[in-house]
Amino acid sequence: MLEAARRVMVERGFPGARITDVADRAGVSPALVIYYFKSKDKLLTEAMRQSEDLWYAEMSRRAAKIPSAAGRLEEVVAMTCHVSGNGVPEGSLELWLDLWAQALRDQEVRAVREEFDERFRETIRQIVRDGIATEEFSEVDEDEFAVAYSALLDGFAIQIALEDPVVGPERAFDAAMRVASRQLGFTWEARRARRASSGRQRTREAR
Amino acid sequence: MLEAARRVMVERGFPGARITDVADRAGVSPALVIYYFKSKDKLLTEAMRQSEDLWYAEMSRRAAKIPSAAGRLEEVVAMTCHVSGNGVPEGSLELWLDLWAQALRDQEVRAVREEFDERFRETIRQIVRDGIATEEFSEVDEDEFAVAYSALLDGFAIQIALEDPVVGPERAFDAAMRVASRQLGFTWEARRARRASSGRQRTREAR
Amino acid sequence: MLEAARRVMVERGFPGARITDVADRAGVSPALVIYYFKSKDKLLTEAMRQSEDLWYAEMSRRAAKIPSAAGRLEEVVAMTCHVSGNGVPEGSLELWLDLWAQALRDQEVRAVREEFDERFRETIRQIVRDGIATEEFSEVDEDEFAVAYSALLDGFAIQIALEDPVVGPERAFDAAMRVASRQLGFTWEARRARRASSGRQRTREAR
Amino acid sequence: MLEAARRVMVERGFPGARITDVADRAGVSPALVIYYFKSKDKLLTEAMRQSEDLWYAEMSRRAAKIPSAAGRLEEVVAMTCHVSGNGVPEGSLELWLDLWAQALRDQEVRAVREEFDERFRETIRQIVRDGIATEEFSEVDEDEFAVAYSALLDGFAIQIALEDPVVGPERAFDAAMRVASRQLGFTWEARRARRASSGRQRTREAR
DNA sequence: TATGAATGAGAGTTCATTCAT
DNA sequence: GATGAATGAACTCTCATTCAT
Repeated sequence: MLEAARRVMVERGFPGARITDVADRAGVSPALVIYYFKSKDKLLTEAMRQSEDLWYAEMSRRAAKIPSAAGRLEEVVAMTCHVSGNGVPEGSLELWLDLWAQALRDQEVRAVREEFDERFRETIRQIVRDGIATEEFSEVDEDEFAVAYSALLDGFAIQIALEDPVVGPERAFDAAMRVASRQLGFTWEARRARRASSGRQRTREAR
Repeated sequence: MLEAARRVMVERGFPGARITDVADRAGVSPALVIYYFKSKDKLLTEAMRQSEDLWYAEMSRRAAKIPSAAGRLEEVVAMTCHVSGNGVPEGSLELWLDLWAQALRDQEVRAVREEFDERFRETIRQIVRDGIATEEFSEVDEDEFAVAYSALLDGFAIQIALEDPVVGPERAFDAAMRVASRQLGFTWEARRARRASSGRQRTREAR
Repeated sequence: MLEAARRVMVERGFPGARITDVADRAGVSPALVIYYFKSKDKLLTEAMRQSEDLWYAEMSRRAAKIPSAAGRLEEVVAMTCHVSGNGVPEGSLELWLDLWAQALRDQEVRAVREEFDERFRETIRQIVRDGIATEEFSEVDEDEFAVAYSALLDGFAIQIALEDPVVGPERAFDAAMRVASRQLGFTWEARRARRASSGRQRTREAR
Repeated sequence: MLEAARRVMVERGFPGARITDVADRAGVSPALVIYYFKSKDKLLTEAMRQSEDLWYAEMSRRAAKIPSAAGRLEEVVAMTCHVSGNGVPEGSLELWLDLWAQALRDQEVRAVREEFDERFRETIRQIVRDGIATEEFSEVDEDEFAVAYSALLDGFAIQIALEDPVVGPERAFDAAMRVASRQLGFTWEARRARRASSGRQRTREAR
C-alpha cells in the first residue's frame, strides 16, 4: 500500500495524489487506506519516509560491495544521477522535488528530509574518511566536502529529474565525478562502457 | 495581481494557492482574476515567470554596479544564499522549490524553469569569461564551471529554503565562495562584517 | 432557504437533515447553501432561530387582537396545544423536541432555546399582570405562575407532538385551561364548537 | 453492553452515538456489538428501554419505603427534578430529551416512550388514590391530576436537563411541590436541609 | 463467541469557473 | 471592466455493516 502510494506520488505528485488512486493501485477500497493510515497526509508522508529509506538502503547495499572509496563514491553519484542500472526505485529523483516542495509547509515531511539529508551527508563523510585513511584521497575537511558535494548532487538531481535539455544524467555524472576527483585527488576516467550500458540516457539531452 | 499571486504562492505553495486568496490579496473579486488570466494555472504560471524575471533583473542590476568579476560572482552567490539585504524578492527560494516540483508535471512551468536556468548559467559563464579576460580568474572551461556551479547553488538553495539545521545561509555562502575561489583561482576572505550586517541569519543553524 | 431548512428539519429532524435535502427543497445547489450559511450547523441553527421567532411573532399577532387577558392566555394555550387554525407554522411542536435534544450538546442552539423560553415566560407574566390589573384574575405571583405554567405547556407539547394515545391536543388544551382558570380564578367553559372546528384532532387519540 | 450504550447516548445523544463508541466503552469489538444486537438502532432502542426500566425500578424501590402518599409523591418529584442523591442513573433527564426527539421518527422508540409515560402516570394516579383513601389528600380526579402533573414534571425536566439559568432543580422542585400541595390539599414546607444536602445544585441557577 | 479486515454508500465541504447584470 | 450569485465536479473522511477466520 505504501508502494502504491509511492507510485501514485511519482505520477501525480504529493498534492495531486488522491486516496482513490492509491486504493485503485493497491486493489483495495479507499476506506481501507484510511483505515490503516488514518489520513491522506499520514499515508503520503509515510510513503515518502519509506521511499527515502529504501533508496538509502539500496545505496548502502551497493556501496558495501565495493572495495575502494573512490568506487563507493562513484556508485553514490551514479545512483543520484540515475546513471545506474536496476534496483534504483523508479522515480526517486522526481519524488525528491516533491519532498522538498512539500517540506516547505509540512513539518513532518521536513523532518523526513532533514533526516535523509543528514544520512546522505554522513555517508559521504564516511567514504571520504575511509579514502583518506587508505590514502586513496588527499586530505580534505570531510565535513565541508560532504556539505558542498551533497548540495552539488541535489542540484544535479533537479536537472535530471526535470530532463533539462542541457544537463542530463551523463553530463551531470561526469561533472560530479570530475569535481570529486579534483578535490579528493584521485584519478578518474570517464568510462564510456559504463554509460553506454545504462538505459537511462535521456534522448532530449542536447549535445 | 501577479504580485498578489506571487505572495500567495510563497505562503501556500503552487498547488495550495487559491484564486480566492489571490483575489483577496489584490482587493478584487475572484471572477476578475479569471477574467484577466483565463484560468488558475495560467495565472500562477505567469506569476512564476514574472517572479523569475524580477529576480534575474535584480541580480543583473546589482551585478552591473560591481567592477570586478569576483565581486559580481559573490553578489550572485549572496543573492542565491539569501545573504544579502534589501531588494531581493521575499520568498524567492521557496518559490524555486515549488517551481521545480510543479515543473515535473506542467510543461509551461518546465519551460519557465529551463529558460531561467539557462539565463542563470549564462550569467555565470559571462562572469567567468570576463574574469579570465581580466586575468582575475585562471583559465577554466566556463561552460563546465557554470553547469556545476549553478547546480551547487541550487543545492544550497534547497537547504536554505528549508532552514536546514546544519546548512544555513552563512555556511552555504562561505562554502560556495570557497569552491569558486579555489576553482577560479582568486583569493577570497570571509568578510565577517558583511555577514554580521545581514538580517538573514537563521538561528536554527548549528555551529 | 431557511424555510426550506425548517421543513426538512420537521421531516427528518435536526441530525437527519442533509444539506442536499435543503438544497433540493429550495431548488438550488448544495454548494449555494454552504455559500450562504458557511456550514450545515450554522444553517440549521439559523433556521431554528427563525422558526422560533416566527412562532413568537404569530403568537404576539394573535394575542394583540384579543381584548381580555383570559382570552389572550387561551390563545397562547391553543397555539401551544395545536388547537388552533391557520397561521401556526407547520411542525412547530416537533421542532421543539429537536431543539431541546440538540440544545443538550450545542451551545448555539441552547442559547436560542433559552431566549425563546424566557420570551414565552415573559408573555405569560405580562398576561397575568394585565389580568390582575383588570381584575379578571385573582392575585398570584406572576413569576411563579409563568415558570410552572410554561413547564406545563412544554410537557403537553411533548405528548401532542408524539401523538400520545392518551393525551391529545383536546385533552391537553382542556387540562391546561382548567389549571389556568383554577389558579387565576377566572371561569372557563370548554367550548365544544371551537374544538370541533379544529382540524387538528388526532385520530389516534384514545377515549 | 446496554449500559455502555446508555453512557454513550448520554454523552453523544441518540443520533451521535456510534457503534465504535459503545464497543470501546464495553471493551469489545464493534463487530460483536452488531452480532448481539443486529443493528445500531436496535441496540440504542434497547438501551433506551432498559434505561427507562431502570429509572422506573429505582423510583418504585424508593417509593416502597415511604409510608405517606405525600412522601411518595415528593420522592417522585425529587427524582424527576434531580434533587435527590445516589442511585438515580446518571443522565436520565438528558436521555429523555433524546428519547422524545427520537420518538418523532422512530416507532419503536415511540412505543418505549408511551409505555414509560403511561407507567409514570399510573404511578401518580396510584399515589393519589392512596392519599385520598388515607385522607392525606382531598378528593380530586386522579386521572386528570396525573395527566397534568406528569406534563408539568416533563416540562421541568427540560429546563433542568438544559440547565436553564432561570429554572434549576431547586426551583422546579419547590414549584412542583407547591402545585401538588395546593391541588391535593396537603401541607408542604420547603425543607432547606434536604436541598442543602443535595449535590445537584446548579451554580448557574439564578437567585 | 469474537474479531480484524474490508467495504459501500454517502456526507459535508472546497473551489475553479461561469454568467447575468 | 467588475462582481455576486450560482454550480458541477471532486475529494476526503465517516460509519454501519459484513465476512472469513
